[in-house]
Amino acid sequence: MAVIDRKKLILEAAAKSFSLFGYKATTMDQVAKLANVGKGTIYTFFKTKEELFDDIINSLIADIRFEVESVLDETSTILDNVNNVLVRIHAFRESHQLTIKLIQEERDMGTQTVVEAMQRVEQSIIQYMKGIIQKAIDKGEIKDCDPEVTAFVMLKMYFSLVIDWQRNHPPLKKEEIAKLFELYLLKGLLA
Amino acid sequence: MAVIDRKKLILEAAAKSFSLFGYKATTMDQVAKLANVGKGTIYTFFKTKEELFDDIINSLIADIRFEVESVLDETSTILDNVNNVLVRIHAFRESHQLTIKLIQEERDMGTQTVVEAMQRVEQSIIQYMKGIIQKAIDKGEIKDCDPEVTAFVMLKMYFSLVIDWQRNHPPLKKEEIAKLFELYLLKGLLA
DNA sequence: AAACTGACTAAAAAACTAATTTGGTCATTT
DNA sequence: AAATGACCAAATTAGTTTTTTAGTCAGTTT
Repeated sequence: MAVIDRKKLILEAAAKSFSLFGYKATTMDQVAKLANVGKGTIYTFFKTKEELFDDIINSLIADIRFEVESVLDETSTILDNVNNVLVRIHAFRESHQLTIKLIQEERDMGTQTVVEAMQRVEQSIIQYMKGIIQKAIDKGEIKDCDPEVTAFVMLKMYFSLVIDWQRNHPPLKKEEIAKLFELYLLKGLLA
Repeated sequence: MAVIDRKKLILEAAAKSFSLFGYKATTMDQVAKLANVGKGTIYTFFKTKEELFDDIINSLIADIRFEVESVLDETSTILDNVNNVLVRIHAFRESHQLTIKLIQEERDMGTQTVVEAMQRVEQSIIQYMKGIIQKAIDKGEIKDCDPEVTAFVMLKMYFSLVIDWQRNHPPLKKEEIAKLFELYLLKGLLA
């Protein structure tokens, strides 16, 4: 169509700016410039800067879910599924500037809006994982356990291995991380 | 002896102040007052405020190690040992104002000295755990694995369950945490 | 004279103020 | 009717002054 979809332009510009500079350092003037749009136009689509940001976070959550969905295979074993999801998420994270930038801003500046947003991302992932885990329990693939605690522990372990380990050691390769998941969480340490 | 042990007085006063107010908010004047000692006297024992603080952190590390040592039993199974250590550490943490205050200061203010100190505490615990885990491997109690990664994962899982889980849920009881450790790390999720 | 002290200083932090930036509005233009 | 950008109040930042604090050292005490 000849009519320009300004909302889309704005969302793209904002996503780019948030990825590049983070939440705080992104100004509405800048987004307007980047989107080739008057500042007022942004406010016909989004009530506040935070609402614009939240919209982009929702896309992020949807994207992550889509990535995971595209790799999950109901007929595979849980072990393969976990492995595949880990690899996919790993690739996603590396490619996705926005997540990296926001994690940074959360850590370094503690911007309230960003902290809350990441909290929401985490909660969404956990809720989604919960369903997957419940299915695995029903299928009898894994032991009976609280799906939410299990999702929580999995996610935390993943972040620990990917992010925290790097503080004092060379980073673990994605195959190593998958192996460790298998050993610690699925098979267990007991000989 | 009739002669007052000023070094001890200073260490006690400093420990108290650090526990009560944290690192930044503790002044050397305050420590001197609390210890009933001239400020200069502190500097005959400790070159800087940081050195004084590090000394106290070393005691903390030693205390933790002592607590763990007192509960470890070479003849017990790893399962029981893990369980006992968890319970002991839990009690220690709750009773030890200093750790609580410092974790708070690290999180809320990011005081560099405190971040580094807690880093050191964590590293010490991991190094210590490493030895215990290696023994368990040698005894054939647990599978062959990298003791350092294992120690790291255990510690992170513990903190996740104790600290992070509380953000969005009622806290887990210490028996629950022990059970979860058993399920996830030792026995594994696979049915 | 050896141990200890607290007034002193330079440097860091906090409080305050001025100047700038920015989120959001709305009268005007397209 | 949709879009705009000059405008404004509120928030941030930069710059300055004041206060606090780590560390020293001349002098006091034992």
